Amino acid sequence: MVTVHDVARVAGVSISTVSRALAAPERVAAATRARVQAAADALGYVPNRAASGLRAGRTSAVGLVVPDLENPYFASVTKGVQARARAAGLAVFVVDAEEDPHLEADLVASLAPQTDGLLLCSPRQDDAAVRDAAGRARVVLVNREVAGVPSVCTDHARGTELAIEHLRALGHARVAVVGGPERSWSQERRADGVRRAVERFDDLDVVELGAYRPHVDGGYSAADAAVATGATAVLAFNDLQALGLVRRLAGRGIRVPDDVSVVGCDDTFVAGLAATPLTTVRTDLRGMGATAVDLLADLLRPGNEPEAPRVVLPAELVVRASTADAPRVLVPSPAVAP
Amino acid sequence: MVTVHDVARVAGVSISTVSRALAAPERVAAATRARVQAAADALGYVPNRAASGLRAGRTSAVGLVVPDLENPYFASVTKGVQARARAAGLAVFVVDAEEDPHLEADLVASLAPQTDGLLLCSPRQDDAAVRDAAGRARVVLVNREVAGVPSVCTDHARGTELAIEHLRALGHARVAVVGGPERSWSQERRADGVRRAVERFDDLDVVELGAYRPHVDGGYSAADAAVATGATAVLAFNDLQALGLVRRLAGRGIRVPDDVSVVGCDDTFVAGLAATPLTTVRTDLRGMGATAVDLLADLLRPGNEPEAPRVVLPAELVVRASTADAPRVLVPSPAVAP
DNA sequence: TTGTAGGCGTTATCAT
DNA sequence: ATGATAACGCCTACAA
Repeated sequence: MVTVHDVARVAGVSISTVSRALAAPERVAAATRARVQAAADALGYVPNRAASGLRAGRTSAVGLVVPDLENPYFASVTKGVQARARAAGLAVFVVDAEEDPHLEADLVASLAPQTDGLLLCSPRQDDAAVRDAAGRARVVLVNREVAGVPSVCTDHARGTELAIEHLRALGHARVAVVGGPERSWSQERRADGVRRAVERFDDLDVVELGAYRPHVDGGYSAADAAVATGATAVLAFNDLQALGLVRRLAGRGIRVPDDVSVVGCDDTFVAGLAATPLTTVRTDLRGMGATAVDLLADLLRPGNEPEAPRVVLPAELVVRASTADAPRVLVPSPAVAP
Repeated sequence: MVTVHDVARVAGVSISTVSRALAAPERVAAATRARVQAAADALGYVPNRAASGLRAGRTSAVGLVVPDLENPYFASVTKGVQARARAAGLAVFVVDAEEDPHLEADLVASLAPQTDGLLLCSPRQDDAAVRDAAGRARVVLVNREVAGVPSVCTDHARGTELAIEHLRALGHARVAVVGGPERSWSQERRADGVRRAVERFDDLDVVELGAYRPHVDGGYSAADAAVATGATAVLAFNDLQALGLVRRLAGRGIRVPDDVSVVGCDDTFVAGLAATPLTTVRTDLRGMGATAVDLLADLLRPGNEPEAPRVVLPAELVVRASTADAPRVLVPSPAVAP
């Protein structure tokens, strides 16, 4: 390993000059600076981050905690975080909490001391756990809000409203809304959106269905309940759920969008993947990750301790093939097998 | 920040005793150990990794470089890496190289000095670049082989053979194989598999199609060429490509699997997502990531410098709805519009 | 069994 | 403008 000492020896200066020449070039004579630079290049000197971090009391690393890396939602957020962090000179420790709040708490505790700050995607964790995390490290929440903790999230209420508005415009008179995990933050924001839509449109019937897993299987399970409500359109909790819905419907011979329209949420890459691309509520997920890094970087700037900012990113509707005009006749419930 | 000094003061011992009590409990009197432990717990002491790393000359962190985190293939590998690394006490820096070999080289160079080793998913990088990386750090390759560098990969040739065997068993007489990126390692292994299958089955016609992007759009673009060959079955480079194929075929009114069978590759979670779940060649992607960590951890164990091991994981076929008996009649090429 | 002391590589302070 | 030195927190010979 090449150290400042090696560079100093080759350049014929002291280690302090080397350090300065590299960190604050203007405080060193041009000729000296050039010699140091040359020596450093020749030797392939790279500062040891552990050492400078030890000295400076920071690590230049941040931690990102997500519930599931295989969920395309978090994959995109991670991608955004990663790109912006690189630009900001921060390394990113990524950990997958396996959708387990306990594991997540452990990870936060072990990650906190070895990073300058944490980015948390914690849809299920309760407020107390999040506050505890915020007490251990600088924390920025992603798609979650807790009083006093900086956060970036999507305007889910508005997104939900947009989706319902869209379905109403297509002539749907009854819309089923499939719920996500009960205690999840975005589930509650979505409920706000439903409430607002219900208040605005008295010609529209919105039926909320109980909690289903925010994965393909959840949608698969919710499909029958959705159809049984007599709704001609279904709003899923996310894109994966929407795909599960479509699949179960197809299995029952119910066509999307001819018989039933389906709307997803998040516009993850899977929305455009299926044979019938999903109409969905879009959020800039990479942008969300990038913004979270910006917030954290601000917090880390020495002397900065601003009031916990809350950024709310807009939601917009992306119309694709999975929604169409409401059918003239309701889908008949298939006869119960004898 | 709580340091050994704080713990030592509270426990009424010296810092070396604290260090020992925590690292080598058996070398400290039981009573002393208990007092130290109590003090450490009370204060919430956590060793500073920068400091111990500096001292020990290692970081206890590894780097994982992937071309695209949003690609479900790498998402799964990352998940596997992450879980096993946690178990091994290693933190993981994850970086996304955005499918750019130059960026990837930069990332490797900047990651190498701040980690104990690197896990590289570099399908496109040429051998020289990989060897250069291996010169800068301990490296384990994932799904790639380069002489002298430890690696974990899938038996693509066998997987390809299995897929073709399956299609032949269904009565398909002509199979189109869609190529992935030309210079990719797995593309060449797959070509080996095709060669072997061709040798084995003289009643089978295998048509290889040129390079297409290993994404949905690549499959979408390859579909027409595949149909034009008169093949009744298509083997895609990966699951995403297979989904793109299905979608374009559906757009042309060609049904999967009734008219054309489609086989994916990798069994990423998207394979089970579509309305017509994909028959695909399965590899344990998380296991691959986990194995890569094991290999790297072995390499890191002091004194160990084994001959670069190469682990080849088996490929197996998962049959789902996207493959069926060959149709009696070939799909007629739709008449060219006047 | 326990304590003392030195050094890992860097940077900041203080002299020169 | 440059150099000597101390200190960040930890670990470990070595001494007691």
